[in-house]
Amino acid sequence: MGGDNCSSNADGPIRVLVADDHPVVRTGLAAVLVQQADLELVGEAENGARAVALFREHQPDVCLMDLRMPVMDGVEAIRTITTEFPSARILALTTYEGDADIRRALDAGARGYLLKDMLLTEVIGAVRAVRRGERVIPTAVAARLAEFPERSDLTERELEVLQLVARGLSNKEVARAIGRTDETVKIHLKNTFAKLGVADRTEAVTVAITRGLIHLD
Amino acid sequence: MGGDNCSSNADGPIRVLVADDHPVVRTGLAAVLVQQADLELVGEAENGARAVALFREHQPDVCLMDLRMPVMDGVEAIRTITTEFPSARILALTTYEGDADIRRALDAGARGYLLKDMLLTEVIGAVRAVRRGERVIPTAVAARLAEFPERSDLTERELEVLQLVARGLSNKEVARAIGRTDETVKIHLKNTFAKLGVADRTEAVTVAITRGLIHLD
DNA sequence: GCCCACCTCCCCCGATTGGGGGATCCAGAA
DNA sequence: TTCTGGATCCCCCAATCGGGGGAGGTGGGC
Repeated sequence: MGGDNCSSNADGPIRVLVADDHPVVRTGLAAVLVQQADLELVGEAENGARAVALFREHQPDVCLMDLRMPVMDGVEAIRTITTEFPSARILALTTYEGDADIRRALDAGARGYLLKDMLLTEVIGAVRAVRRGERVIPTAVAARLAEFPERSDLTERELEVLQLVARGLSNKEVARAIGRTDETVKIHLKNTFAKLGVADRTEAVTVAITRGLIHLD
Repeated sequence: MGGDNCSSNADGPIRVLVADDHPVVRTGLAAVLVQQADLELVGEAENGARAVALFREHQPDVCLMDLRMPVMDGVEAIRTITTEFPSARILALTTYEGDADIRRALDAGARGYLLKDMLLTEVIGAVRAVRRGERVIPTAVAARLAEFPERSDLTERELEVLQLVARGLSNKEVARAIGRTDETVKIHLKNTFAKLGVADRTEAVTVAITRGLIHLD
């Protein structure tokens, strides 16, 4: 168990791990963090799998984690780390994603959700805050969450269908792709439209993209 | 260390202006640039309008410009600067956008197009290269351009129609929005489908998004 | 046990979409 | 000048889409 090494009292530097696939962001962030007297950079990860490995190796006090990464998704990395180290303090740091990403990150065990358009002083303040055991949800993010209080969850099937629709498949093609009748596909889409509050498949796709429910490759 | 290869006529440090709306990226990038002996940071801009103002004020040797920015678009800022200072050396530095963004940035006068998943050494090397008057197009970007050799340009009307379709409007609603017949809208969409190589409106929207032809608000 | 959410399939039906033809107008290029 | 591309409108028509109804089956929660 690696959770007991995190004390609420700061008797040493805050050991930080940064995970982001963009070198510009990752190295730039690292360069800023090391300028802080009370912060110590223990590693940089360029994907989720490497983030997990480095977390196991160094067990940092705080981990800054981007969500969109190759090899292993940021959310998946958060889940893996928090199940292994329940007291891990992870901050999701990403550009503006949909509310679905925010929820998934927090559900996976993230202690906070930061946006890249925040001031660096705020980011550093958030690192110190989570080290103290606090949760960090900026008002902008909280507002985004409050915008859709009821999670308009799409079921796995509905997401699968919508993802295929986004690729331009017709109902019949989707039915063939998932091995079901096109009548079934129509029902899934109908329920999806109702949940998202849209009238047609095209708007359903764009709304799902902006809310982070699906992603374009 | 070696400062001999950084410039053919090095009579001083390379004065750099950074424009990016994300403080994490902008400040982080600045923190890395100032560590280079031959680089000098003369300003940071958080939007396109401020980038133009700071360029007028300092007339830097090189400007790193993000494309997606509030107040004034990065492409618009590039166009403004290069018309006023034809010898301005501007590098577009952005995350992966579509080929349309690359073309628009280069057409607007950018001397290069960098991606945020490039190594920082490559970014810094690109700064020194454009200072020498070279053009910088990474192979990844060049490949992206070569992928669509024929500019599948959509006309203004076609883009306008597609943008409205992305919002979920039907042909009839689009027709009312632009004050035309729905038959005309159908023709525009038909031509759009042919240019993008898609079969339906939904795929047209997603392809246009990934290629940077339209953006979701 | 019951209820409810989810997935599945079927019917019907009107509205919309996508694609074919042809036509006019206009501005700019050859 | 002709010619081409863009925008506009019209007709027709098959296929698809979106929404309504009903009807099972499963699994989990109370």
